[in-house]
Amino acid sequence: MKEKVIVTAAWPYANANIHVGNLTGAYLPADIFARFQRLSGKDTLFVSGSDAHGTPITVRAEDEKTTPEEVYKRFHHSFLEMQVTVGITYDLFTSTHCQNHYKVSQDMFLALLENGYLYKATEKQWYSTSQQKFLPDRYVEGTCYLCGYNNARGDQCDKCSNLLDPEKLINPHSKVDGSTPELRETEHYYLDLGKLQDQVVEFLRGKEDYWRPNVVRQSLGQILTNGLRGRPITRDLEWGIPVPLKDEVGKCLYVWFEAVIGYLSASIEWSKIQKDPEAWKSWWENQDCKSFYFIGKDNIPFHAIIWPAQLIGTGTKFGKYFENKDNLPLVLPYDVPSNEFMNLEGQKISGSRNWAINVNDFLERFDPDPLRYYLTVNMPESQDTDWDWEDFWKRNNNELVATWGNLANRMISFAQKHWGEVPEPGDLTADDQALLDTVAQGFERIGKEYEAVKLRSALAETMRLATEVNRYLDTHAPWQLVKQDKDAAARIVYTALTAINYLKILFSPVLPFTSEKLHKILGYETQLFGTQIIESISDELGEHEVNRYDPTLASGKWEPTMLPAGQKFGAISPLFKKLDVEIVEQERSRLGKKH
RNA sequence: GGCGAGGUAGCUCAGUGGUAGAGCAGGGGACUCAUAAGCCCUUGGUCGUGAGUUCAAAUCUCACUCUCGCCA
Repeated sequence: MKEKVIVTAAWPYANANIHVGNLTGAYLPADIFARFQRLSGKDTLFVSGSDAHGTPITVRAEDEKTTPEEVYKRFHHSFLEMQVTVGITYDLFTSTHCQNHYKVSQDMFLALLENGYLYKATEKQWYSTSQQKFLPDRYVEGTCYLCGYNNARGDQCDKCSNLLDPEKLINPHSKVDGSTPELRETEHYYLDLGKLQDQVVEFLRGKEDYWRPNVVRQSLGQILTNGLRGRPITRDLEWGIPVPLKDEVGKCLYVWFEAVIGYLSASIEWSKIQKDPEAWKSWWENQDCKSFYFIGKDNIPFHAIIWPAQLIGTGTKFGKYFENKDNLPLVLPYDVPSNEFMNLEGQKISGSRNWAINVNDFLERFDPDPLRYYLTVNMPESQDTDWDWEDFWKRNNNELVATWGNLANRMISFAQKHWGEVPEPGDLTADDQALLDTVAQGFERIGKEYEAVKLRSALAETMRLATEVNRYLDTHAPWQLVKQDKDAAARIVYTALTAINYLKILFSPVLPFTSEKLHKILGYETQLFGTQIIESISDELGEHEVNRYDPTLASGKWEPTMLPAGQKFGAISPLFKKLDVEIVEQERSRLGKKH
């Protein structure tokens, strides 16, 4: 059986636009990694979806006088468009608001319940007598008894950032109708993390040698100091997944509990779409399958502690509820490569202050590969980094255009002018072979960097190889040779073109669009990658749009391929556009303004 | 307050015991196929501060200091 790899990216909350920080934090590294794994011939399953439930969406819906479903669908749709334009090739990007996810989440709840990892406890929540329902904490406002701030939330003051005791809140009132709510007792289910603590610690200890220290060290430190405590996994809500028990009316699963289950449910949904409903098991019930969860650092506790705890607690009982027979143990995360944050021009990114670069907006003015390049070269893998427009402009012009794009363009134009096709090389000299060997060795060297999820380092090494080819050309100067010894020039040009053909693949995880374009320019009629499809799926809950990746036409392989002599070029044009320095100030002046 | 990450060239960042690195920016040069791109040479750092371990520390230990995140 081929090696199996699960790649996931954090589920974006369908209540905000996606900015470059979100992209470089999780979705882009996941895509680069997934593309690399596919090129390497692994059976790769790359899934995610929109997190559609929860209070922030219902709050927005009420503000906009519409329904939560409308709100989620609007943002969800814009996510799908973004993914196609910037090339995030999910095998399936779905939504938590679909029947499949409802069932998978409910079944996992029941499995945890049966295994004794859930318990019930009573807590006090705000209750609106006028609406006759419980109010989420952020629906209640009042005056902070610590600092006197007037618009403190029910559970926390945004001004002094202290957690508040609801009983002490001064003048509490409902944000919906201004009425005064009262505190009432309500019962909720808790995930018994304390009971799972030893197993989670054991799991994390096994990761200390290769997980990024910000993920594993912090998680372990936190647990060993404070211990794990139960966390409520249900809420008194309408917009969400109902608790699957008859006498629990009006209660839903808490979003943090059900959203992570999406990794499993999306894999199952993907299998159904493939008309091979058991397919997910060869990933999830396979202990040799490596799963990589790409997230931003805000998500570390959920993926390093809580999701493993959920999987451990579920044991073999998920299958009992899902299909009436026990499942094999579900595979725990192999790695959780969490990125730090990307700032913007020295300040923290903030959607509400419009101190952000919205990805869809960016793509109306620039191409996707320069974005992918800049975000990768500057990816916050080990510490926070900064998006700087001048730096973007320089790197585009100096690195993408000058080093890589120009290398391809100068040689292909030269070959076209003198031979009109890929020239016949004759016997290569030791020098020629040495260059090809150097670049070919990149497949192993750079491949190892990708395997270790060191994307920055992989890209830097790839660019270094492009520089090697530029150096080779300057040393051998075929533009001089062609005047005296055209055969020798042909040999040099062929060697350079073949090296460029290797580089096309080496660059392709990060720069898929321009590699695809170069593939055509070099005269190939196949395509390197598959096709992304947006389609609508219906079930008992209604319709939900998904994004899928169809790999049928993908022919790219992570290996050096000789270029056939005599092959005719496609339409020749530069791979990248040189940008005018004016964009720096133009783009900077957009920041912080409402539009 | 506790836990954790980070403080390395003007800028953005690599580098976990053995004579300080890359890209960009700055200076000089030869070439001309190419989006005036590419190539060669070069200026530039007491690796946050102080102490310790070691034959040897940016790299290990301790203290201090600044930045950021998580938790309470």
